Amino acid sequence: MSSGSPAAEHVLAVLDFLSHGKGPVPAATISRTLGIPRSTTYQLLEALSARGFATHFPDDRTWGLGVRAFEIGSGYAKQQPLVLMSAQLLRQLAHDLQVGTHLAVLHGLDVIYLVEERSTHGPWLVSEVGVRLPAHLTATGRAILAHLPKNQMRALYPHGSTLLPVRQNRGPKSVRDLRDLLQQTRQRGWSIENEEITPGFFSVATVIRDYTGWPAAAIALTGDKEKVENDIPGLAQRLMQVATTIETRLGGTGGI
Amino acid sequence: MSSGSPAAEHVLAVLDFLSHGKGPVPAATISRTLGIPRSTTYQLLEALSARGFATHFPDDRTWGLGVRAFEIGSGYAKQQPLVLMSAQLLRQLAHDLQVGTHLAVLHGLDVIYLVEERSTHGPWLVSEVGVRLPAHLTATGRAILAHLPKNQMRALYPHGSTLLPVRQNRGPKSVRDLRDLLQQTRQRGWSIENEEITPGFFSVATVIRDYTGWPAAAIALTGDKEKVENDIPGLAQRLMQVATTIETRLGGTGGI
DNA sequence: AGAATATGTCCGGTATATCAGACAGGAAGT
DNA sequence: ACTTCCTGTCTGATATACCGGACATATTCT
Repeated sequence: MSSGSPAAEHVLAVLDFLSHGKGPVPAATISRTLGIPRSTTYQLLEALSARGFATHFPDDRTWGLGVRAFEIGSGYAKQQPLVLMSAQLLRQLAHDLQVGTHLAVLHGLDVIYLVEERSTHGPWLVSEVGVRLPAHLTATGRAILAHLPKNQMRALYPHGSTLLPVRQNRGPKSVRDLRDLLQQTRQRGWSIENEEITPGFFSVATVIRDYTGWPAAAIALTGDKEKVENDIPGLAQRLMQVATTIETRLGGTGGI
Repeated sequence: MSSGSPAAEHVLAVLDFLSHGKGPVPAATISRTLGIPRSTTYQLLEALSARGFATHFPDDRTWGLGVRAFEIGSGYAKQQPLVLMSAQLLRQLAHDLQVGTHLAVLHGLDVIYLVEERSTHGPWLVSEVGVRLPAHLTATGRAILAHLPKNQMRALYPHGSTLLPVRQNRGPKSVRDLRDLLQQTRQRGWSIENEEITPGFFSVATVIRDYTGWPAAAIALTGDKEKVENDIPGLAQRLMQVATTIETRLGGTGGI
């Protein structure tokens, strides 16, 4: 659906494109990839760089993201009480249990990680902030999907027989498999992800509901498989305690 | 200077505006504040929300930032080798010394914090990521300004007698005062900020140069004044070691 | 050294996007 | 219940922005 302002759409497309790449690119690459005429592309880059959203590198004759993009992202995080509140509690939990912890929200069929707290000396995790992964393959995604209303689930995954993309050749292969998995998640009150994203790692997650009861986010802890499997219910319990604390502070219903 | 694409400028203005607020606002507020006609404002909001940069809250009849704004910010951080590399080292330093650490870059007359690592149980610091503060009042800003070429300094602060904004009624009051302060910073190799931003806190910072020798960023540690003042040279030494490690890994000149 | 290619800027014709205003519906105030 | 105000959508006239192409300069290739 067109907004009726193609220049606005194009400039956002350029911003999007610059943020997904590995770094600065020539203007011709932007023009060609996005199908925007050359002179128009320069106008859009001028608008972006005037506000610091893009930066020109004359030496390399390339254009890259500007630091204002970073400020926009931080502005978003700052406006989310959920993010601010969770970060502190998740850092404490990461330290106490010596695991990684994170918070993610659903966006389409993906989750996006908004908070990530590693334990000191902890390994790099794929759930770095800003990363997006298929919801059905992640513990956080499953925790959220499990508590979506049926109509929402149907809108996201219309046909039971539809095959789902997998990684490490693990994970639910069809929407029907996913539904079964989510049924188990609802019964337990927490979800797991067993080496379906990264070999050797195991995650436990639980949902965070907002004040309307909507599954707004999920928090998870991730650790070495051998260590986490020793006490999954215990870890899940700690996680749900943190989730309840977050919901209470946010004025959530806590699962009503 | 106009880019020749007012719609592009306006949509970026809306994005900027949404990111600086405390949260979602009515469309009329956006229209009035930015001086954009109502129907045009709805078109721009449609373009923003189509890509997830803005979110509509029908219940409150307001518009707020979307999670894609967060992704853009993370995209920026991910593309900066300096950010990725520094975060790990600063986290280690924060843990070892039980202080807060951070990294900032210069943007105009301000610094923007790109990395912040607190010690476990450490207090909330004003240098949260995304925050911007006047460069002349911060340890990181002073560390960067001290190593800018003379013409750059003159461009930023043209007249020696110009008064500078202060906080806590401390800090250099004129550009001339600032120059003296920066001279001391150059001589020592590190800068300090003594309760000029937050009462009770003391910061030490040192510059990070890129491969051309340009002062690209600065790293700092911040702690309780009484604790830090015990061993400023020792802490500064540790900080400069970290800075050298970062520069070496980035292929910097290390202060040539 | 010369040719080819790419970048960045500029210009003007024409297709079209902007925007004032109308309208419908919802929320707030009386 | 009624009135007022606000939000969100829609329409069409006209001012203007988009974009093809030209040009200058820089970089890369032969």
